[in-house]
Amino acid sequence: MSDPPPRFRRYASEVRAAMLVEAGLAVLAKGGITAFTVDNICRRAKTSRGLIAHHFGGKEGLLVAIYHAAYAPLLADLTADLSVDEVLDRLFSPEHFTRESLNIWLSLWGEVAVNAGLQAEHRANYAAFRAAVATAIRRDAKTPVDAEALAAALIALADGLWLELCFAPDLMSADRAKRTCRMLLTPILQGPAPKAGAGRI
Amino acid sequence: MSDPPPRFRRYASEVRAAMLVEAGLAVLAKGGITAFTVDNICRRAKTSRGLIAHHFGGKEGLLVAIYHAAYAPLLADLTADLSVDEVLDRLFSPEHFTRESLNIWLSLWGEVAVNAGLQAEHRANYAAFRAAVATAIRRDAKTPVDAEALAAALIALADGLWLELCFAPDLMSADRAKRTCRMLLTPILQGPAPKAGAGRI
DNA sequence: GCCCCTGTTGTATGATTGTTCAACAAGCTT
DNA sequence: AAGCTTGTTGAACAATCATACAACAGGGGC
Repeated sequence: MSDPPPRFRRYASEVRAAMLVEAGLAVLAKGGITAFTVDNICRRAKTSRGLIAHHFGGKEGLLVAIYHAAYAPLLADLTADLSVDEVLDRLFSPEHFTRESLNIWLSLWGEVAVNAGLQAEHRANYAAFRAAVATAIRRDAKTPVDAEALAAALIALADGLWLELCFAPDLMSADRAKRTCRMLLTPILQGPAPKAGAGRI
Repeated sequence: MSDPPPRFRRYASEVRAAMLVEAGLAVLAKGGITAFTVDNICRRAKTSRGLIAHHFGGKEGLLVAIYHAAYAPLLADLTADLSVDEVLDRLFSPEHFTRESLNIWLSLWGEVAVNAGLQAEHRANYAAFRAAVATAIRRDAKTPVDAEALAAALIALADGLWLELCFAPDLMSADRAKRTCRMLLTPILQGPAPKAGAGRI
């Protein structure tokens, strides 16, 4: 007779870990941090409840891995030698600038404020993020600017616009967000227009 | 002999409701939405567990009331006839621009994305918020601007700066946030500086 | 001083939470 | 094909969760 089908499949540790991270992201996107329970995650990943503890030591370990995984594609997109406009295109690309992605970030942010492990993970990622944006700003500025401060401002603005998209999708869109960023950034990157009778050379 | 002290005190319904809201805010500030449990709230409010259901119908009803209460002082501060600078002063006043207050907002935002009741409460408050900011912008603009769009942008920027304060208090402060907002807003409110040879009059 | 309204208590309840762990079995090594 | 490593299961566990509800009692009205 035919053998009974195997009751489960064994994956390499890092593969199964990635599957659990994926399931966790999906749970956060759909139900926020409140829905982030071992039961929900394992049901979504189609595994038994014990696996989270086995691969991540516990729910908290998984959350840190998820934070890392959420930042990774964003940082990977911000390669070197981009213009500010290209940075905006990638920040607000349909891949990142979605409602689900925002739900994930909101859930994570709410925990970063409270959880020390997440806080460390955040600081490292945010520093890399800001550095990438600052590089683009330095590249495009027609006049001397505080690139680091401007990068922090641009990231803050983008985060705030993400929020508005999340809460009122009918009022905010990727295009509108990009236009808003350009509206605020352009005058500074161009530098002060020469005053009457005080133009350069 | 002396009477035994009363085992509890009776408050008017709205007074006790306010006490529970206050306790809920404190719990959110300290532990985020994860700590927002009936037990924690009632322990903080020094009442028994039954009161939340009695006054708000359940935990969710309390959360909506808390959202309302969190917005109220902000809206109350944005009285009519303010300059943009005064609006910034109030947005980033030591009363609102604190880490605890940010923890509260992060917790609430994470739920707004998921909870329909909160979403309605948010939309009403946000509309009033934006209208107040837009009024100040219209008042100060030296040149025609899209005040509504600019107000949305300023609010987004302020929210993002709050986030940065929450995650890296050593890198962000109220003063720095205000300076950042002015840096981005001023060029637009002033209008394009006159080009050489094209000054007004 | 009594009564009655209603704010308050606290237990009972059942569902759900995260973690632990012994038994199991998939699938590579030999 | 047998052995062994290790990823996986699932039940057991105590802790915690939100809600319901009957009994209680504060305190104003009479």
